[in-house]
Amino acid sequence: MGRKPCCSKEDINRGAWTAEEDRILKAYIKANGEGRWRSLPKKAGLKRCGKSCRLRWLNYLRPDIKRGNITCEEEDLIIRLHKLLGNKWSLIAGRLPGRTDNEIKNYWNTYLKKKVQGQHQAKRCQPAAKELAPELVRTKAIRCATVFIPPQHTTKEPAMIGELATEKVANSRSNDHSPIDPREDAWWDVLVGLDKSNGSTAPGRDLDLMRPWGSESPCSHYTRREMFEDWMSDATLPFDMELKSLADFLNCEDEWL
DNA sequence: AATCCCCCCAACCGCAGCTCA
DNA sequence: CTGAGCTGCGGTTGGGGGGAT
Repeated sequence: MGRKPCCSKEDINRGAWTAEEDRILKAYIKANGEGRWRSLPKKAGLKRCGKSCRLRWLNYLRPDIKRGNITCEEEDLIIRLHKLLGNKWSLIAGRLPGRTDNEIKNYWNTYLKKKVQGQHQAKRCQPAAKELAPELVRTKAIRCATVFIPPQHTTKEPAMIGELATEKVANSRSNDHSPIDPREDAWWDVLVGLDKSNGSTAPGRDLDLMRPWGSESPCSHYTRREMFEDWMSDATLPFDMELKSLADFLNCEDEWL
């Protein structure tokens, strides 16, 4: 048995798209909207398979697409996101408005991979991560909350978030004998507390966030990655966040790696 | 000018996950 | 519950542009 191929190989144009094919596809999608890719070629009168149409539209014809000229900020963000997420190109692209997963993948494979590998050797010589001062914990808590917590959940003002973080640090220092750094613990504690502060008691995303921690410390980088990925893939998050805000958060990550 | 070679990137392919009957 | 169909994702390929010889 096996699956039917996505389209018959006969009577199908392959390879580079012509200007006329582009025009037909654009006109069809303008009139009928995206989706239903399988039936689109027949309806539009294109001798292409649906997959090919989808790819052409998403990677090339979409009106909001930026092409080429990847800025230093974007490049930096790609490197940092790749460090956290690996080859999750669609997730990475989702955080770079106007960029496609294909473009980022190509950019990484042809240029950034080599660049990062070059940096890798230099990084070994860097000193160990410096300790975080309480004031920095406070700043990070505010930044992180600003970037990652959806507006409807931010029931506390940024200044209040900072106070909470400072307080948590002070409390944890007085009776801490664990090998876990209490300041980072406090930082996450504040963030999780904030996320839960929307008053909902129903099992939801904030409980899901807690689940992988179990008895482990929230300081675990693996856990933080899981959490980060969860935030990243959450469709309710605003996509127009400033690159700088995200870069700031990722800088926090860097200091602990 | 002609040929070779390398590299970029658009496009393809196979698979996984989701939806729905 | 199951399987077919569809969509989206990530890995890979190969055409073509451009630099080197």
